[in-house]
Amino acid sequence: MGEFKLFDAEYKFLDIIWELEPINSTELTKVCLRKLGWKKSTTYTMIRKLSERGFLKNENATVTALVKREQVQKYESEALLEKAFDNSLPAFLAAFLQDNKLSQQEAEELKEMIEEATK
Amino acid sequence: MGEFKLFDAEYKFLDIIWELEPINSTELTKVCLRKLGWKKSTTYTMIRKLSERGFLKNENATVTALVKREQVQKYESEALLEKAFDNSLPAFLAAFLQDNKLSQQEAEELKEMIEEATK
DNA sequence: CTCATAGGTTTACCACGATAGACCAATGAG
DNA sequence: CTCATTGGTCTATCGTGGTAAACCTATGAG
Repeated sequence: MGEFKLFDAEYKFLDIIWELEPINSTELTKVCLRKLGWKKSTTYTMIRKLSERGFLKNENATVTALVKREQVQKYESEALLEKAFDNSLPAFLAAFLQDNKLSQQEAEELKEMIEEATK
Repeated sequence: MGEFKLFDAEYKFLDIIWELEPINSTELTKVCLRKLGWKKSTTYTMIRKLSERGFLKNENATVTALVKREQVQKYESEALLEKAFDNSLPAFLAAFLQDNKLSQQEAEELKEMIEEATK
């Protein structure tokens, strides 16, 4: 289940890739230098580590993600719910909605989604 | 804003305290040994570090939390939403609800909460 | 008295995530 | 040819979270 566990630096890095993929590796080192302040070798180290773990691939100097952003998002959501909310979505929402108000539009959107997810 | 940031071991520890507080410190070392496999000094190290950061206090060998579970839950929720969902609750829900079905009761509960949070 | 137990503090080790310097082969422009 | 650039690898440092051994004082039971 620790399938999609990402450390902070890895997540920021994948974030860039999801946005720009497919992206040339040299180009990627430049983006990471600008956005994250990383040296070239740091970027290549990240590429290698995430490749080994199956998160992306680097072929012919072209980097592509192998996992979708949505998969990781889902994993992170479930991980938090499990860790802090005893897997209860209502409990999560209760915590999040303290103070945080919703716009009419968001509310509609949310209710629609809930309706949809009810078997 | 990094106010309530907790590392994994710290979180598990606080979890125990939230459940049992107020708790005698020696008693706490025993619980931590049983539930987390920690030696006595590890528990006292945690007590000290979390005291320094204002998460709890240890007075007359009695340990008490100074932050509520709800505060930390709220922080963690917001942190995840910011990190992975561009602060969008609908985006979060969309990710979480892939595959995860809701019971009729949960759905009602959620819709109620959403209604409540709509100004 | 003595000794076990409560209630700690001080100091330190280790794994590992984060980051990068040094080095290298291939290649294409001038 | 030569030399800069691309596209990497290999190895190393460093901070720090996680964990604990060693040590210390106070105290109450026997």
